Amino acid sequence: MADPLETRERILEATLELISEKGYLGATTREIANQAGVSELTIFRKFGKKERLFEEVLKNYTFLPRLKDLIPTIEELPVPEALEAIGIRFLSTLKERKRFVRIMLSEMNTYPEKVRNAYSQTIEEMGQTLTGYLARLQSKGLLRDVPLDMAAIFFLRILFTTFMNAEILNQKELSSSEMRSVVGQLVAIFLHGVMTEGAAG
Amino acid sequence: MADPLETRERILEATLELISEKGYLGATTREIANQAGVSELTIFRKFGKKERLFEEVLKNYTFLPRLKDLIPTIEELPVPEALEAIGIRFLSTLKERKRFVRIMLSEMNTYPEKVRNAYSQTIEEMGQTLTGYLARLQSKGLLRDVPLDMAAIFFLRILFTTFMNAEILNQKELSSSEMRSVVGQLVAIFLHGVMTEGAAG
DNA sequence: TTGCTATGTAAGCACTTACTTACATTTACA
DNA sequence: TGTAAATGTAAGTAAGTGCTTACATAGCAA
Repeated sequence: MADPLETRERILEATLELISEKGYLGATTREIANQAGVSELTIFRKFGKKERLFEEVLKNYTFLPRLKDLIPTIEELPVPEALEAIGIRFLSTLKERKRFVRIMLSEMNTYPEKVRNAYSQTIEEMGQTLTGYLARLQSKGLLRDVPLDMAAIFFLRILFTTFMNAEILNQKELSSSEMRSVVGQLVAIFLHGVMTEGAAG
Repeated sequence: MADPLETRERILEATLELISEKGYLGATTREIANQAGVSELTIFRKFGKKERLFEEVLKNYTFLPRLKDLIPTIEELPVPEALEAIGIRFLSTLKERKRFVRIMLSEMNTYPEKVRNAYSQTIEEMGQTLTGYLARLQSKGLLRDVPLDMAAIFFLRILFTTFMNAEILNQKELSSSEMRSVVGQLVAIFLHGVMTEGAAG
């Protein structure tokens, strides 16, 4: 007999794939069933209705920020290298979860609450983790008196839009050398700014 | 007799509204016709098919960066104030064109080329305008030797994501005081960075 | 063997969608 | 006044869509 859990997973995987390509309305239950190698009826027996399928995808593929476990390993590094490691990790996570991010962007107007919940669990929480790291730097006297939560959010937002622009809008994969280049330039500007030192502006 | 141009505009306006709320597939031609106060048939007589309606919306509501005409007026201001003016103007433009931005985000996977064209004409070109301004600052010795195109893109991307996060994801309007606050903090970090001056990192 | 669970096949229902056809009405203008 | 352009009303079509019902089958467990 077929393993119901494995069947369920294949359905969710197919749903993720198709909704990320065609949107919630564009992905039909028939097509999802085909892609999963399953009868359409099986979908309705397991999930009841299409909307529930969507909710289960959002629950199942929400990615927990994998930043927390990175922090200890970089805590003793020089600041630029530590920030670069964080940036690279963040971009890599987005790349891994590309299909999920695509869904979030497409459906943020149509299903705001469900999508917002999925979003909060990820990018917002990464902001807090980064803020914590910056706070430790500041207490060591390494950072100026700037609002750290804002600084952290800025840092991550640049990377998010970089990812979005390249991989989702232009369908062009970010190579690891491009990632290193962008992150390097970001860290430089983030740490020292663009202005000549001591200039009054 | 009815003015065909005015009718056409009402249809496009209704299309913009409904597609921005429900997505391309979710916005039906019947509903668009109702919202425009027009017979459904009139839509097909004027545009032939739904897809063409969508294309016309993208053409019609593409917003030209209103950054160019701002530049001359701020060229002589102190750098922080000039950048703040640019940031505020950019955020305001995004707010004005909110419905259009919503469509771009929702449909960037389903209609990549059409949306990418609309996108290029706006945000990318703003990047170039800002890069030009920064280059003039740099030639006056006010900016360090950083890649200016990258710096400009970073600056705008932070604002774009700020807008997206507040107004589109969280459906919460950015007040002008919030805008000034975010832009102020952004300019401070953008100009001077977060790191203590002279610190080795 | 028997029965239960997970799935399949087939047919179809009620509804919606983009789009069409045929005919009528209004109104500016020559 | 007459004509043509711009729109409307009405009815409908073909192709989906989510979802259901009825019945069959394969395999594990008692």
